[in-house]
Amino acid sequence: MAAPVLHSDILNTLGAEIAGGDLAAGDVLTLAELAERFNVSRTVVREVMRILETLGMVRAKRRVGLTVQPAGSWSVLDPQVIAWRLAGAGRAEQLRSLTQLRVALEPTAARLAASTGQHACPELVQLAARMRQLGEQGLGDTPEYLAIDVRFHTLLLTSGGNEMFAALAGSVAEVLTGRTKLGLTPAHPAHTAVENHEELARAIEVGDPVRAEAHARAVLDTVWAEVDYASQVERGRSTPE
Amino acid sequence: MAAPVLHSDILNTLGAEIAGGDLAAGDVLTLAELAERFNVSRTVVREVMRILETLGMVRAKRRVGLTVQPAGSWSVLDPQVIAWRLAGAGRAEQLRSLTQLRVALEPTAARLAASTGQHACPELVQLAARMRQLGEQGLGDTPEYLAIDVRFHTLLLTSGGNEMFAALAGSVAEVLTGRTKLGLTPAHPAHTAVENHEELARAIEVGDPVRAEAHARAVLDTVWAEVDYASQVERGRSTPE
DNA sequence: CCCATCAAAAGGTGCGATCATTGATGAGGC
DNA sequence: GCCTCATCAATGATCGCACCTTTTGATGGG
Repeated sequence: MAAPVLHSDILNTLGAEIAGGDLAAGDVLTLAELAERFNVSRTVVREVMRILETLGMVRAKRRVGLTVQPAGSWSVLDPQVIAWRLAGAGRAEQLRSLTQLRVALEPTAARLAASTGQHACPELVQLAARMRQLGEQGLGDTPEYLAIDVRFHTLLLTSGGNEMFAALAGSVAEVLTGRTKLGLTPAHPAHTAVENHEELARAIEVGDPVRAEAHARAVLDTVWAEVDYASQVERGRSTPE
Repeated sequence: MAAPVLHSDILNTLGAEIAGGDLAAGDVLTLAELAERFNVSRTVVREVMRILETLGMVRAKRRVGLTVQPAGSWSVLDPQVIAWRLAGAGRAEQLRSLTQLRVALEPTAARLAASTGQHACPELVQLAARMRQLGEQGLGDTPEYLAIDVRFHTLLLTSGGNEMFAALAGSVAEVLTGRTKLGLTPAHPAHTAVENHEELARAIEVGDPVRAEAHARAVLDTVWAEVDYASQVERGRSTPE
């Protein structure tokens, strides 16, 4: 419209529209059309579409235009795509997918972190202790607790030395934040959860991969149960169709 | 040089050079320089660089140029980046990272696949049976066995209904192929491995998440041991530094 | 001697025109 | 009546140019 906006604005707008379903798979866009819509030259639109094409969200074909691709071909692991989906209509499903991914990753990440030596471990133990303090004071749903939790799990994914795990740390943090925002975090965390965090941190510090993995799995079994329950509720709500 | 090559050629060339280390972090490129090198206009180069920027491999700065970014900021989960790293100098490390990721994912994927119902399961059982046949004939290192193996694990990651797991299926297949190419696959697979594959397929078919996860973990413990051993060997070889 | 300010250079950003490709369409022949 | 092929036009791909932002360094004043 009026504002001759920045390059990334157009990218975010279109990315969000596709991720959010405003533009459905099979819809066809043309450069000229988009250029007019955003009041910019075709070159700008072109670069944006090239990025979206790289992300698998559109496919350029001559004589046809830019076809919006189905979600199946998106680069669903790209942080940008994740962000768009988290912001839009696919939020719930994206949170579930990410949580499942997190459940899968963290035990192995713990194992790795315990194997590679005692790099960032003192901090993990401190964080776990702080979580216990806050939890016992009924502050489990505060921003500070969330920050500690995010830091803990980020460190867990980062310490293993596997860059692919580390790359997902940001998205996992987003999941934790989202869960708190939705009010799913209890003010008084379960005793076992706190203890497993502490044991996990300790196991990594002393370099015990087996125990680290076991306690991480214990932490995430709780998470899995939550998601499982939530999806059952959702299924129960939406199956009448 | 001479050939006014396609857009994607330039992307692949530069991506591979950065991923392979020919262009080290901190190196600075300019549009004019690249345009001359590839005999194309600046516009083309610009679009390529914008994609590489999206992938976190370069960073554009005015007055400076395009600075190659360290591996830490790459989108290491992007299939294209993975392909470039697998093709170049980082191949060994990329294989290890992917294997660790695979070890983390598949048990949870099995759990998911067993939970969501009996969608693609008959084929899994058939594949496992075929693997046993071939294995008993000492054909564990043949292309056919590899194809079955790839199909099995792809199906495993795909059947859970989590698109993020599915997105990694292609890269996991690449790992399996790479392992066979390196001659690491035995002609006579271990009995336990074959049995665990069969049990895994059966558990998914009957919808038993716990057993599916357990057998998947059994399958991958072997894989983990291989990697662990390989990295120890490598460490032993390279630590004299 | 140091700092502030300004100007020039370097390079990313944006534009409109032109090229090449491909899907459609219609005519011709079997 | 249907199939085939040639022509056409729509649209993405590419190009060269002009603009604007940023950085740097040089110069002048304190």
